[in-house]
Amino acid sequence: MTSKGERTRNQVIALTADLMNEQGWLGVPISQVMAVSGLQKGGLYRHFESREALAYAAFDHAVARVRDRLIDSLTGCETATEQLLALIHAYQPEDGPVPLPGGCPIMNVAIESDHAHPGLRERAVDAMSRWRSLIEQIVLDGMRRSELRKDIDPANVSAVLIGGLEGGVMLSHLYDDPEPLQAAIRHLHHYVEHDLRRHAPEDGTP
Amino acid sequence: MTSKGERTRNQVIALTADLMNEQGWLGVPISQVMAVSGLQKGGLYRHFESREALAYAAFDHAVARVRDRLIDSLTGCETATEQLLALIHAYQPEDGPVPLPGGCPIMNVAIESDHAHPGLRERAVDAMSRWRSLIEQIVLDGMRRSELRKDIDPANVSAVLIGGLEGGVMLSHLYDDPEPLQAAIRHLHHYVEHDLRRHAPEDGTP
DNA sequence: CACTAAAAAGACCGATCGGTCGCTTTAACG
DNA sequence: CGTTAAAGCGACCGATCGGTCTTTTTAGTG
Repeated sequence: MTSKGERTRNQVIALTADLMNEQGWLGVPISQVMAVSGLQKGGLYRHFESREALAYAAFDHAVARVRDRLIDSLTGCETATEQLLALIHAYQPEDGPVPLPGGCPIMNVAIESDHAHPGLRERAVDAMSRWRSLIEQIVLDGMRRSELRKDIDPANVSAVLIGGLEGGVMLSHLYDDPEPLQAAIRHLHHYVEHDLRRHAPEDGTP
Repeated sequence: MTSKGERTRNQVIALTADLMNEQGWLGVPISQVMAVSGLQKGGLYRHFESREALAYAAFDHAVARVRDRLIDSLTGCETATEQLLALIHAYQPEDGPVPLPGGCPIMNVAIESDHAHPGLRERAVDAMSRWRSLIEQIVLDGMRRSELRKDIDPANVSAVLIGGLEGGVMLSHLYDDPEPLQAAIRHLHHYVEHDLRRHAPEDGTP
């Protein structure tokens, strides 16, 4: 069974992930973590060596949550097209509550940490690279199966898809309006089906 | 002629814009502004009522710089297609130095200020809305002139274009690599020419 | 139930934060 | 050049920051 300390540690990590993703990964002071967790400073520093260590743990937790949701969306998908579309649409919280308030933690940390916190930035790079290579692997498989066009570059595809999605998330978050993200998703859906998928021998230099 | 005070004020604003755009609009302390400007605290607070007022002025300055560059890129463009392509390619610093180190200040502030600083967030919303309506106006004109398709929604177009560009900027900045942004630009170029422009009566439900 | 180790509390520390103010220096102008 | 207001300086303020340490409370176990 999980010990008391282990339980509280996990609760604090989950709480801090949401808190920092909303209020900023660099700006949230431990006094705010104390407030939302109900712990005092002494109790908090028993579980984490420093504020930085807590932020790292919280970021890893946030990234894992996003990743789990994206991986889950792939279940039942056979073709590369189906998988890419599933990933794209998983960004849209059409039903149920928003899983991670504050937007995508990878993008948030990428922007906040740049030139300000190399440690966090490196973690964001790692998380983003894992996310990109997942997409690139799917694209590569689709190309091998001759399901997708042969003249596309997986790295380009992942950049277009992730960039488009993250930009849509940013806009929807800024305006507190699902429309921009939905527009991005519709556009990328069209992109996958018409620019990546192989069709009857109709050409078109990309 | 400009007075000494006016000159130093403008210099501090320009320096602070770059500094905060790189290191974070909420995290940069006054001590750093003192360091880069060479002024002491007293001299600084003569020109700005508070740190917040300085941040506002710096943000407005950064936004104006971006806007000027984008508007400049439109000179000589006749058609809506030309104008949209010019704006898209203006994001890429292929020649000359990067105009604004640290990426797009609007996106940076949008992400950093959310739920953490309503004042800055509101300014980011305003700046983004002006940027969007510029694009939407171009699209609307193109539709009226029958240069662009009639079944497109200007708001959707601006969301796709800006979202795609900002996402590309974020990725390129995270990896310190121009490739992702270039991929986004190529993709959006194709989008403008093939999905927005009216072609010979070949159809395709979007 | 008793005992012990884990967990939590909270007073305390030096550093740094944003901001103020009286004083000195410098620039602008008759 | 002399005068005066603008510009700049830097010591100082209270609040808050991240972090430490001793003490108290609580949870788990024989």
